[in-house]
Amino acid sequence: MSAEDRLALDQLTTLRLRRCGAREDVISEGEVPRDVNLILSGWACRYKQLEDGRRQILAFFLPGDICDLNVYILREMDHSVAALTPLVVGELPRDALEEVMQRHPRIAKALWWETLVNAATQREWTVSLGKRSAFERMSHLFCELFFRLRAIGFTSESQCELPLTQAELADATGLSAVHVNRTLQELRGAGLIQLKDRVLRIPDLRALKEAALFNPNYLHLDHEGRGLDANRS
Amino acid sequence: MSAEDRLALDQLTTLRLRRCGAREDVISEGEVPRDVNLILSGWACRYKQLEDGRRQILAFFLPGDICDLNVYILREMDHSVAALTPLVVGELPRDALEEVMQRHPRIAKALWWETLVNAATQREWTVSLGKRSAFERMSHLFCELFFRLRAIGFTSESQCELPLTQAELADATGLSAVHVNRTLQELRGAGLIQLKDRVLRIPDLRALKEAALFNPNYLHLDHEGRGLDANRS
DNA sequence: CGGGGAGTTGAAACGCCTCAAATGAGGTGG
DNA sequence: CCACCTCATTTGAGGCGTTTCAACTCCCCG
Repeated sequence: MSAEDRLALDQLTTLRLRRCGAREDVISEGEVPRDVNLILSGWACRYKQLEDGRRQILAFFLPGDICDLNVYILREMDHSVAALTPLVVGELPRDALEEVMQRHPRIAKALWWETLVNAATQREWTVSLGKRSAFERMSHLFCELFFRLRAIGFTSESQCELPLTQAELADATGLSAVHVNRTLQELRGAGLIQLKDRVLRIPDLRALKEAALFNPNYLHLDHEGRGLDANRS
Repeated sequence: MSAEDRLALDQLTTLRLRRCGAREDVISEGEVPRDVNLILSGWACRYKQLEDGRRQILAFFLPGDICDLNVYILREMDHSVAALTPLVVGELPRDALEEVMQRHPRIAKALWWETLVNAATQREWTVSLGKRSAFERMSHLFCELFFRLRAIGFTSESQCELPLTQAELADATGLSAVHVNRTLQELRGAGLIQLKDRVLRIPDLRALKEAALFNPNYLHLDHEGRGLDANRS
């Protein structure tokens, strides 16, 4: 990316900042989005809730992730985004964003790359919920998060932060909190992970990948579109 | 959409046609896509297969649907698309498509709308697999297909074609074929559907929606971006 | 007339859920 | 500094939804 591209991005992201407390909605289903939200620090999630209260987490957002580029084309949010930890969010005015995309094709392409990877990740989650066992599903989630965190420099050695409660893991994997707990014990027992005090350690990533049937191709990490995150620009 | 827009579209879609037999791959995981595929007639599906053979259907494509606008940005397919019935596919050269999108903002917007609705649908499937029971899940799928078919004029009264085997329904809903069979019987028993000889009848759509906890908002059918399908242009 | 795929049925097993209660780890006010 | 709250995690026991395996029927097609 050219220096000029970066400058354009920086100008965009420094415009408006917003802070959210943990568990607070960044944007809620039914709202008409005015801006595009860029996570600058903290973890967030996309979720949907059924009328009777059942909640499904659909995606995790890490620093540098954009929630719903261009959803405003759909007029109205069909899901919600919530903070999992305290959050700093950059609000990108959509007009300014569109202008930047027009003037800087490389940025535009990187943003589309992000949107498409989001979609690919959603597909992989569908596969997990449809075809993977609880054990494989949790392994797969840990693999995915570890790969994504590593790509933005948020891992050290074989470990990373994991600021999620078991209830949140349950909502993401479609399991009950109780069964998440037991599955975590199985994973620990198998020596595949250590998880304590919000820190995840993966002693043997290869083994965990095999257990999860994890193929990182859907993250498309090997592509030029990568690296548009807040921490690199 | 202006007459000029339509003309541009027609020129695009009439360029190259391709026929696929049922069960044939339109494009396979790992391939580098050269064109964007537009379904002109027949049903197709997007699917992923795990190393050990388990297969998950991720989406159904109906006439007028575009498979993976812009996935070429990701270089390589991370999933496959297969014909469920004999298929006629329009192959849109990606350069021509990009040019059209640049020159016809309204078409561009409609195409983005399609991409975003795809993503929203994938999210809803994730919710189904994560949180809905077999009974609700099948109901939901039938609601979705019926709404989509109605939007493209492929329903009459309260019925539509449903050229899917129970095994395919199983792969889509994350259930076993046996359980799909039993669930269909339950649905029939509850008077929610009739399904015979590839024809689905929904005597009381309202009731089916309630059983499915179906909220059509994620299809965003009430929007101007709609109606770019092959049958209307 | 034979073969194969789609649909159907039964019985047993298993994975995961629900309910309920106990333990542990902060955080606050007295 | 302790009592007490709340929230996250853990454990046990029983039940249900769904899977698996196997067999059988039906129908279309060769």
